[in-house]
Amino acid sequence: MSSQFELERKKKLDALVALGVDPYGHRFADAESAAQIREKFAAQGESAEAVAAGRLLAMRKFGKLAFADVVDQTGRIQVCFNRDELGPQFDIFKQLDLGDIVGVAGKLFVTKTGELTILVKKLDVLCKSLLPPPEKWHGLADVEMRYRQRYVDLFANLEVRQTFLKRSRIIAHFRRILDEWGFLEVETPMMQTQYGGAAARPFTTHHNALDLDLFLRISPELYLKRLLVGGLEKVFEINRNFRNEGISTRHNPEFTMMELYQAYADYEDMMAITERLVAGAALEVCGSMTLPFRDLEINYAPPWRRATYAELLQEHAGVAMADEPAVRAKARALGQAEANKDIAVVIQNLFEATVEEKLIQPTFVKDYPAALCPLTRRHPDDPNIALRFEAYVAGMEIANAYTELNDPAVQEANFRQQLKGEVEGETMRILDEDFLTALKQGMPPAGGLGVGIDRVVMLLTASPSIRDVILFPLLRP
RNA sequence: GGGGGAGUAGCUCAAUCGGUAGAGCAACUGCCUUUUAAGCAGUAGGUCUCGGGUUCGAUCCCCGACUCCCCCA
Repeated sequence: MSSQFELERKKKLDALVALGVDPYGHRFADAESAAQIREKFAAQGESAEAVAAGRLLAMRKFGKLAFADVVDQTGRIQVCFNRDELGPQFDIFKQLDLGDIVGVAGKLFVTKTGELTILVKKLDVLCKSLLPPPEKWHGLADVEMRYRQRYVDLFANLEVRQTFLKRSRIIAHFRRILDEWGFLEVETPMMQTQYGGAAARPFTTHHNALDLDLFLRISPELYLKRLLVGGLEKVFEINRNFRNEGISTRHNPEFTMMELYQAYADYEDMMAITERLVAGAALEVCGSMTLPFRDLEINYAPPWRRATYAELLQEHAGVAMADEPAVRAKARALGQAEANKDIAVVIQNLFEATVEEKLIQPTFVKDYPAALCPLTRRHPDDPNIALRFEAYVAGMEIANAYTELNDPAVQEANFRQQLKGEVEGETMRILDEDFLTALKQGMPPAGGLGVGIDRVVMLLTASPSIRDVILFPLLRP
């Protein structure tokens, strides 16, 4: 189907061909970015020659003269199409539409109204656009269209481009710092014959040649720990995890996790790493350690608050974690089902209902009920407590870390406990025999950390939905 | 899975207590050599998400479906 717009544009495309112009352009490698051109003007002043390439996104025509905005990845630069300056090329200009991608070359000058402008001497059509761009003032506002046609969203809405540039720089910052600290970036299987390392439902797939059912990983944890056994002492992976669960403003079925493991470290070290990475990204990428999110001001400057799970439960739910009858009574008072449920699950539900939303400023919640933590080392003074923390910001979990369990006997016992499903809802229903074999070879004591990259990007870019920081979020077709 | 909201021109949005829909931008035709959402005059552009029902008549009311958003589990 062709709209009136498409037909009009095809007419102009044909007219360009008739003028001997290739409407789909060719190599145009000499272009400077809009930002570079501004720097050049600052250094050289008017009359400097400039070459730009980008999408034509606004046009103010005066018959024999026109001003237009050429937008590239770094921003916009005004260009001036003047018939006297362009000569015969003015006929090419007349076949241009908003949305076309052009290359222009000419001298810089400043207009009467004070705007830096390229007076175009040479015009190249690099791509004729056959569809009209969204409205110049409001951009593309329809949320569904923005997600489905992100390619339009990106060129029509500057803030969207900024968000994804920041996402890239945040991840680059993580990589750079981890590299400086001597961490080795590795890749472990996304397709696994057994899924594990977290309590979540997996996606399944099938390998035809092997006639083998496979799972998309819900976590890389059990593979990264095998690398500790192998003698790789500081490793990390930034990659996708897949969880076959609900979708919300904080959950996408595929999401990006940074996991790292450090031999001979513990969860206190992981707290320091978490603070440093997130606060460093805030400062380096966003220019401040204090950033807005929703109607909040979040201060990422280390040290973040450290509080135990039990302290926070006391603070916000008003019950002592060890006082089982009080915990159950409080859960009932909040309308939560608690009968026939393991006390650890009741506690966790109570925590989620009363504590999480209160954790606005960055907070490390440490020392979890051990039953919720089958992969974590127990507290030396209390076997019911696990050396685990989760980091919360704006009521949202952004990181999870352990002093890793490296005792194969305890690990096997924990797995078997999980298999019995006594801690329903938080179970890891797998028994990875090879992982236990690896632990028997001996894994150094270690700290492990997982950071939800999408959520960190949400926070640092003030994006209220995870879909605003994932280029192509999952939508029904 | 439950509750609420939305879907109207290419885009951003109005309107209708049931009588076949408007504006701005974009487009098209003119005029225009310094604009910043340029201006002026004119023209064209609609499966009112889809399918049923009620009605003389449905974009509007009823039922169902689809998609998206928000909240809850």
